[in-house]
Amino acid sequence: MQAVLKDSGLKVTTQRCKLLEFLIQVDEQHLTVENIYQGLNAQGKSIGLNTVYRIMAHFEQAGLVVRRQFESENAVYELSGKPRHDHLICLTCGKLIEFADPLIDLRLWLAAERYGMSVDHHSLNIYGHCFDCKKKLESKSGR
Amino acid sequence: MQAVLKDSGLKVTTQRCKLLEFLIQVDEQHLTVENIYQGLNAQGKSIGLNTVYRIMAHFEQAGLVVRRQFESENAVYELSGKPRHDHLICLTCGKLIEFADPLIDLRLWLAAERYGMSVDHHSLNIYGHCFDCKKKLESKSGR
DNA sequence: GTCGGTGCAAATCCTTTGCACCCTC
DNA sequence: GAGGGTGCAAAGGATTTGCACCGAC
Repeated sequence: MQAVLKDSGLKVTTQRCKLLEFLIQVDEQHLTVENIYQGLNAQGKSIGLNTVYRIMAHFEQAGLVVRRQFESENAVYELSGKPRHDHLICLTCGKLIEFADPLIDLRLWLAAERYGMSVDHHSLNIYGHCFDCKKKLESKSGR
Repeated sequence: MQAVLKDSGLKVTTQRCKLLEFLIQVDEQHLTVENIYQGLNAQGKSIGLNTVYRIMAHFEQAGLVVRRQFESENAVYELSGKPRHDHLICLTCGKLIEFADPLIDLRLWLAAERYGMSVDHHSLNIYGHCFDCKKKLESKSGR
């Protein structure tokens, strides 16, 4: 744990260890700062909310986590190192599906190149309705 | 002007007319609420900031404008009706380029379909460095 | 011992809301 | 004249910052 932090060029502190441990332990995509804060405190690991904000900012800079922001929702973080992926989001129930399409990635590259741009990263989110919600919507309105 | 509002099912008021006129007049992509507020007041058209927020929310619901949110920046609006497009954003100078790639759109559709999802809309933003900024970066570090 | 990290509280920023008044239909 | 629209000021929520203290190196 400490080694990970050190290797990332981060100072080792109790809070950072706990936080990182927590991220690995819950291994969930898309945790909000509030989630992390609540989660840690629920486990009796007391930590300040602003500290979570600061640590996550550091972690992001160090490349340990990735920060995402969907439409007008709060920022979420996830451990980096998982393969790159994009998101499908259900507008009704909020379900979140991850997918990856190499062909899309390639086209992005080409599009950027066409305008003389290099690609650092991208964000691609598709909003729609999932199978279950579509069915529910239909049965409600379709009578 | 009034006709447009009426057709969109919106009540016609002086503020809404002025605001819509302004949007058409500056015809710029990606205006923040603050931009609009400042712009209108600079033209002597007094309007409340919260009114701009409320009107833009109505305009969005009515489909007159599209709301976008880039990374952790403030929300921006643009008149809808322009062809669908995605964005290339320079991380250095903030330059914004629009592009469209039908093949990408198609792949998005397919990806959604694979998971049983319908597509309502999507947001695709590519972050990188534009030609000019790349050159500047290289000349700075490359010595 | 120094310097960065942490906690608390207060501040900030964007956005929304409550309420009295005004205007459109 | 009724009901939604507007302005002001105040509330709200997420995130950041100031400052004194603490801990890591």
